[in-house]
Formats: sequence, structure tokens, C-alpha cells
Amino acid sequence: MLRFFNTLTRKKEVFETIEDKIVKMYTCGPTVYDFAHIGNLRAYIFEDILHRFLEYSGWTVKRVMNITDIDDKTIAGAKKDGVSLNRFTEKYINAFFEDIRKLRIKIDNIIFSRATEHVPEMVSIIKILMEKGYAYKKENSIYFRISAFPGYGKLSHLDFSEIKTGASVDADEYEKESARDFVLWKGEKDDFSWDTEIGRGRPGWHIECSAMGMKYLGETFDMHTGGVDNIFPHHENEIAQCEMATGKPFVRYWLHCEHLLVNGEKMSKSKGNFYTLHSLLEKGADPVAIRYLLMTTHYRDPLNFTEKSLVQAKNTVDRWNDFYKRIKDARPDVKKNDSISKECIKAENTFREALEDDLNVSKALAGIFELMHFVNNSIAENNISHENLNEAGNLLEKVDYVLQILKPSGETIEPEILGLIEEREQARKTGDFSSADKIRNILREKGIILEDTPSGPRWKKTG
RNA sequence: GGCCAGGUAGCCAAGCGGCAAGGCAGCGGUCUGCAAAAUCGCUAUUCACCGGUUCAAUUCCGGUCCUGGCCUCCA
Repeated sequence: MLRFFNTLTRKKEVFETIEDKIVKMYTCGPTVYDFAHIGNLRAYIFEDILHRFLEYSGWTVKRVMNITDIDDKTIAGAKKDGVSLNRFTEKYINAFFEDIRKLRIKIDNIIFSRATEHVPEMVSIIKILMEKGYAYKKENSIYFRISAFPGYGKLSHLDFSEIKTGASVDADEYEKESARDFVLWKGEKDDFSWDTEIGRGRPGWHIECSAMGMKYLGETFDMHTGGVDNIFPHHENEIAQCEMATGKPFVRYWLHCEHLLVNGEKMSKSKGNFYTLHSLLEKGADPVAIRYLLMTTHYRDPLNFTEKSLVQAKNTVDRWNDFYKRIKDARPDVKKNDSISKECIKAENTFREALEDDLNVSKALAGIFELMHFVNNSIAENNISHENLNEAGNLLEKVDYVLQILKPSGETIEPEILGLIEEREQARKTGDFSSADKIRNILREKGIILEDTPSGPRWKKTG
């Protein structure tokens, strides 16, 4: 039984979808005005684990991720570079896909929808809101009338009766009836405009997610995710405009991912603690270790990113892969040990039940670590069969559909390296250990680590 | 100021009324020609602090301190 913490009710709730075993989910994606930082990437990894686990559990996932390629920042960037909007955002869209590919975030079975390709859909929602009297036009811009929506604030749990029109609130350059009203459509100010039935201009910030979500998932859908900072105003406003346009509930479950800190502080460019995936990889970080680190803290807890914790993550990922390679390489000649099968089932149950409980990744991993411990012990005691190893290997591969931390197996090795390994083995056999150690050091410099086992030497690559 | 999340060993991190999971790092033993890997053992009388409820609290209640977030365009 799947349970998730719903921001709307502030409670963990049993997850029940509109259609049985089908999840319609909308996940907030990037605004493509800059390279993604690791805080953004944490959110995408959270969404990836969620998506993959749902599929692992037998659900059909219908998912949309937006790419916001029109807003103040993208326009400012395009102006600054003196290029078209598309030309400007293309660079960051490509970088985004490159980043998520490296972090093994899935891209198949997801509709990536671009705001600039859905302007007509946005316009039609705005038209409906105007017809119903929930939106008004002022100086060529169109605003949503918040006083028309009694449920305003139900997601963020903010009390708007107290909000005052002050310096920070009334910062908008446009005229509106109430400081709280938000803009649906911005009247033409520059070249970045569309000609539409509601005038020439461009969409406001919140309308694109509403339009794209409802276009692909329907007027009411199951799940919407994003970072906690999106709760207000972005998601609150999405609810307001959708529910007033359709008269139906917009989204059933809202899931939000906490922020990431770096060395206990908010990440910011001025503090010099701003990490992008690119900058970490340049320092030699392993993208799989980054993925592991970003997923092991529960998504609703703040995650403190440090370089030390990244080293720890790297060691853990290496151990995980060592174990996988070990059970692939072992060639035991023993009859089947039923206790291994039982441990595999136990580990899988722990894994599944932990993730079903609001994605408790740490607990899920602990279940697999316990299995590793048990299997390693059995290998040491020579009490595990080939069949048992297959069971453990299959389980590891199965959970890795969600985790994505196993390195691809079937690494190849050059013939000359293989020759060196054989040469060293001959030296060892004749007792010439100084030659053997010399060759082992040469191999180490080439990135090959040797392990002598009863059935001969075993090699692995570093890094 | 209002609202929200969090503070568990050197570090990361579960648990959330009944003797404190797991991982990384460290130390000692086994194995090994030496390593590596693996393995065994050790590493929190204590869960930010102070009160309260209870037979029993890291877990519930009240207060305090610290960290971070939101309160109109930042995942």
C-alpha cells in the first residue's frame, strides 16, 4: 500500500489514483536560463526515484515535465546575449538533458513540454477565466482576481487576510486591483510577444504549468511535484486558475522536495558554495556518487551537501558495485542454500515496503545492505550455490531499476593488460614476488586493481 | 512579525511510546607471500536544551536555543 505525504493536507495519505494502477503526474522542470545546480538536480532525482518506483511497483505512469523557456529571466538572458529566445534557451535545454543523462535520470516515457509551444492552450484558459469574471484586464495585461477564489491559500496554508500591501508586495510594475492578484498575461513590452485573441503579449509564470498539465493529464490529475519553494506562489496560483476555470479539483496529491544546503548554508553564487553538476564533474566527482548522495536523504528533509559526504557516497557506490561484480564472478560448486532465497525475499520486501512508505530510501537501502552482508558471509563460508548468486544478482538488478547505481557490467580489458596479469601470475607461481608486485603497481597506475582469489586473480578498474 | 521543516555517534542517515537500523570513516583479529577484497569484533548508557505526562519518551505535551525555508516570479 503506497502512502505519500500530501502538502495539501499535511498528512501521510494512502495513494489512490483516479484510474486503477495508472498515475498521472506533473513534475516541475527547469526554467532554462542557466545551468542546473545540484539543488535543482536533487528535485529531479527525487522525481526520478518516484517515477521509477511507481513503475517498479507495477503502475503505469503518465508523466509531464515542463521546460519553461519563456519568462523574465530567459528574456533578460536573450537580450543580454543579443540572440533570439530559442537560440538562448537551446543551450540550457541541451545542458539540462546532458545533466540528467549523466545522473541516470530517466527521460523515456515522459512528455517534456515547452512553454513556448503551448501559448494557445494558455490563452484559452485565460479566456475562460475572463468570461467567468475571475480575471480582468488592465493596461493590456490580464490579472487573476484572487478574491474570487475562496480556496486561495489552501496549499501553502498561508493566511491572506493579514497580508499588507507593502514595499515587498507591490513591487510589480503592472497595475492591478489588489496587490495579491497575479498576472496571467503580460501586455507587450518588447519583441518577445505573441499575437493572440487576448492581445499581443506573453504568458505569466504560472499559467504554463496549468495549461500543459491539463492538456496532457486532464482537468483533474493525480500528482504534482516540485521544490518546496514552489508551494507559494507558483502551485497555489496554479490551483486557483485551474479550479476557477474548470470548477473541478486540480490535483489530488502534492509532493514537495526540501531544499539542499551546502556546508550548512544556503547555496549562493556570492558565498562561493554554488555547485553545478558540471563543476563537480570537473573536480573528478563520479556522477553516480552524486546521484546516490542526493537520493539518500529523505526528500522532505533538508540535505546538507559537503565534499566529505560526496567521498562517502563514492565509497558506498563502489562497495555496492564491488559486491555486484563479486557475485557475478564467483563460481561456487555447492548445492542450493535455501536461507539465501529467504534473505533475498526479505530484502526485497524491506526495500518495497520502505519505499511504499513515502519513499523511505534510507530504510530501503538498509534492507539491501543486510542482504549483501549475508551473501558475503555465505561466500566466505562456501555455502552458496550458483543459483543463489543468480537470485541475489537478479534482485540487485531489479532494485537498480529504481536506484540506478550499478555500473554496466561486461567491462572489457586490453589484451596487453591481460598479458601483464598472466605474467604476474607466472611470477607469483615461481615465487618471484618482487616482479609480481612490480607488475601489480604498473597495473595500478593504469587503473587496474588486482585481487588474488582461490580461483585466480580478479581485476577491476578504478574510478 | 506570521507560517513551515529540521537538530540522532567523527561524518551521512533510519526509527517516532517499550533495551538506538543501515552506510562511510577509524581501530583490533582472521584470510593473504605482501596486498586487495571479504569476514569477525569494537566504536551513541544516549537522541540540541529545560520542564511535564507515563510503569516506560529519542519518540507525546509545553517552553527555550540553533539551522534552513516560505510570506509574489528561486528546485
